[in-house]
Amino acid sequence: MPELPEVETIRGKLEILVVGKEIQKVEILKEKSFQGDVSLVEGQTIVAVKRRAKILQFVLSNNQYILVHLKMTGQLIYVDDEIKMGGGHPTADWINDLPSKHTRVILNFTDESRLFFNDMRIFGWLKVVGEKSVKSEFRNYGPDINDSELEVSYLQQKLSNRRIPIKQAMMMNSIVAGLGNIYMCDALNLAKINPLRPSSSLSTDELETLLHASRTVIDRGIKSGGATIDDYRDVDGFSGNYQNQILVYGREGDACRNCGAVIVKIKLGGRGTYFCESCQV
DNA sequence: GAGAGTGTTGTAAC
DNA sequence: GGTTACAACACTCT
Repeated sequence: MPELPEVETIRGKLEILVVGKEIQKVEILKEKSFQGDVSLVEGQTIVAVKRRAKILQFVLSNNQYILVHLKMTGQLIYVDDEIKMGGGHPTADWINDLPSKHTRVILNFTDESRLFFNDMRIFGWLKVVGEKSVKSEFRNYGPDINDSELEVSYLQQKLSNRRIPIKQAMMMNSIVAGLGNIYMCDALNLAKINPLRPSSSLSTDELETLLHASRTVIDRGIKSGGATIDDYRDVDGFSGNYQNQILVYGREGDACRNCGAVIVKIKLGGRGTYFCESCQV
């Protein structure tokens, strides 16, 4: 469930909570969820928390990285004594139930705080890699959608020979990284562009509009702390509230916020796709 | 109870 | 090379 805004929200919180902390022990409850050498991690201090696309990067004092992809159902939940005691936390009871049956990996810090990686569907992962492997991890990635250096001319060049629907093209990491299903549906509605339009059929103006709309919805998502649909949770168990301002995603049968027509749902490239047939042309 | 659906993405095949 | 279908998995909804 987490898309770029959710991952960025998590990154921001984690940066404050875990930078400077030493990882004492890594508990791996599910082998599949953790790749790489634990011994490269234990005893190391986290010096930074970065993000590229939807992947989090913990930079360690020995120049190794822990990469984290939450995929569909991953959560990173931070717990320390203050939180356990209630500490103004809204979901203290829930926090006390950790590790839950979906906890796959636990990072234990020397100050006794802990970071839980929960992942119901086990699609997500933690991966220990060196600096070179980080580069190769991203070798097939285009620029992040909110990268200010991304220009319309780039999109035009990448899309001019593509016939696949614009929605699918914009969701390909190799073209632009970070756009998932929810925000892509919303971006197309905001830009008033039909998701089925062949990529190559969009004019430069339309691409400009779409790029701007994509950044707008991503920004709104980040500002509101992400969208809480089903079980997305922030680092501290809080939820985001983008779902309250969502434009079309999940609103089949409801009125388009732009023109009032009924929002329809179709299946495109295997993904649920919501749009307004009236104003998205 | 069976079957479809879920916000991701890599891959294998056409 | 572009495009499509599906698998990885566990759970909820119809």
